[in-house]
Amino acid sequence: MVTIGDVAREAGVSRSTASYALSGKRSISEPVRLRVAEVAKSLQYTPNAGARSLATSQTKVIGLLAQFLEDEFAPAMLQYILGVSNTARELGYDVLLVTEPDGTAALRRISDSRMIDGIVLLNVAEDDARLEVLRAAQQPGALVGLPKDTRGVDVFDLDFEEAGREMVEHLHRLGHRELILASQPEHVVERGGAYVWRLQNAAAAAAAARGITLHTAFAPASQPEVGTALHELLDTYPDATALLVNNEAAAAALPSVLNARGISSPRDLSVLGRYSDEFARTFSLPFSSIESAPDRLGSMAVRQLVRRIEGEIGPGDPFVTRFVAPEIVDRGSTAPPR
Amino acid sequence: MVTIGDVAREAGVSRSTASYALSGKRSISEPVRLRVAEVAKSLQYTPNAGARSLATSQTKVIGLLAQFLEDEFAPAMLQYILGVSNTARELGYDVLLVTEPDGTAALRRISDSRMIDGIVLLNVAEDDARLEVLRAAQQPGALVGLPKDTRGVDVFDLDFEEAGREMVEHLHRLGHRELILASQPEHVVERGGAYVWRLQNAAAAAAAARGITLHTAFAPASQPEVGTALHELLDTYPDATALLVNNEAAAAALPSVLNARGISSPRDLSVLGRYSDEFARTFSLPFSSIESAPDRLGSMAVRQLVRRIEGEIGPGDPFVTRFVAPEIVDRGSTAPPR
DNA sequence: CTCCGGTGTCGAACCGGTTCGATGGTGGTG
DNA sequence: CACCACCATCGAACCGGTTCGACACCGGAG
Repeated sequence: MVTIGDVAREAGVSRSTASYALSGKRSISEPVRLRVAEVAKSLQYTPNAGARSLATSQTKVIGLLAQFLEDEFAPAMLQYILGVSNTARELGYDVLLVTEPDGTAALRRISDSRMIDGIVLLNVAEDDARLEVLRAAQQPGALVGLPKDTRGVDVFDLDFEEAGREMVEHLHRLGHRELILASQPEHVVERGGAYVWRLQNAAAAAAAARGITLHTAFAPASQPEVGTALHELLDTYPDATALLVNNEAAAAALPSVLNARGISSPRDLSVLGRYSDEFARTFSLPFSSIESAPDRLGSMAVRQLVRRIEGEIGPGDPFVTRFVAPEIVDRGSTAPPR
Repeated sequence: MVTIGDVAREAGVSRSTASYALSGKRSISEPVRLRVAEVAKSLQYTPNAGARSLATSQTKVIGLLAQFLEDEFAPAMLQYILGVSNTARELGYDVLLVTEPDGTAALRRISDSRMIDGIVLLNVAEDDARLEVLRAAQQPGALVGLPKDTRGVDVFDLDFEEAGREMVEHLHRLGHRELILASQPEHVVERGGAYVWRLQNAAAAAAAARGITLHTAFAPASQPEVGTALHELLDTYPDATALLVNNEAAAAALPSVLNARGISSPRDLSVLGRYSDEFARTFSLPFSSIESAPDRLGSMAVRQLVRRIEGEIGPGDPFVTRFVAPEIVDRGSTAPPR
């Protein structure tokens, strides 16, 4: 293992000079600087991360807490993770991925032991137990998902209320007067996934304001139950002309459901989902959807987190809660009703 | 931040005694041991990871290199990651997830800087550039995926050859005499995904040995092209009575393809895939399949890696290449031909 | 009563970086 | 020619753990 001492000796300078030459934190004569750099390169010197973190109290690592909960659609999670990971690397940080079920214990462990400079929480619930631990931690935190209490953390989420409104208004403009909204399972809501309500309530309010009918239902997140549930919904409300889907599993199951019923979109039924474009492409979902922008949200969270870590904004600066505006990606599955 | 010095002072002992009391590496009188433990707890002492790694040359972190390549089915990757992450935690390790495209640079970075004790490589290609770096690294490495040259690393993979044989033999036993095998895109093979060939060649050999016909084809990994390709395959070989699918995207697209053709499995066509049970459940795939066991493979790789890290087996002990035996999960999609 | 061995504790050194204060040498100015 | 300022460099201390060798104290054996 080659240390900065080896580099210094080889270059004929002191350790401190070698350090300054490499970091540029003090002025060093050009010839010395070049020689040190050259030696460092030829010896393949790489600073020891542990030693550096001990000396600087910086690890250049971000903790990423992802929960894989029952009834949550796992493949969607991957896109948030990639958004975080790729942006972190771009900003010079590595990512410590923690998936253990007990998020509070995990958070305490990596925070107290100073393994990380900051923390990103995915899958944040309305009343998330991890938040208390996060607020007590020394490191700043950023969330993807909106909790009830946003004090002390930066928050990023899709604007689910605007999404709900937008979905209803879009179909209303096309002339639809009776809609169905298939949400995540009630289980998800009970666990604190308030985004389900946020979208649903806003959609209901928008429908009421326009005097149109919106039937809402929780649909299972697992196959094949969700297919059955969709069939039942369509049977129950035969006059509905459009289906809103806030449930990835339901969206994935929908093509075969429509097929089985011998109907097609948008001819017989307008369909509007809420998922990412990546998701749509992977599973060939031909439905227009509100873009859930997981990569963008993960990326935003990391950028803000790094700004706090690096002191560009301090603990004095106000914490932000920023919503990504929903945008409809048109895949041609909505049209005026027959 | 509370250090071991604080604990020692509070307990009225020296730093070294406090350290020994907590680690148990030397005999310490019971009362002192208890007092130190108590103080540590009341002060919420947690060792500084950087300092500890500097002193012990151990980080208790495993590096996980995952590549997200074009034409590779991303959701499948998540299951390997979870297998690694969960097992690592179980064994007391955290996971540094690296997704950057340039795997060799990433590997060098985290290895040389001593951020990690060992390395797991996912998505290993026949001739993987990362292997050279890994062999030169100080830390042991474990692979998921079989490269040409396995020297110096422990390797875990599904036995794709046996899988190919097994698929053909299973259908032969049922009486099928003309089969189609839809593989991953040729692109994946060219990049070094030899597992495609391993399965395909073994399947072809088994078919030849039994004197039955096997049509093979590369199918796209993206939607909706893969659906089109499947239609073409079924059109081209109208007498084939069974379809083997070594391509997740194709498997996901198959239900709507069958639906569109008005045929069902296993009545009109026996179908046998190669993917994980988790995958099947998530996407409601009603097809029997060879279990690809991503969680198990990830878990095995980590266990072996930790054994090497902790010196249970040394660099002298032989490196293993271990194959998981393919097992068919029967979901009722294979039957004798009509 | 002395000597010996073992047990429990302590001080100091070390891991590999960064950073502060001090110092020697240089050039420019009065 | 003396003085000052500044630049480049060095030595030492520090971050927070672990671990080695030394040593004090104790009980038991001779």
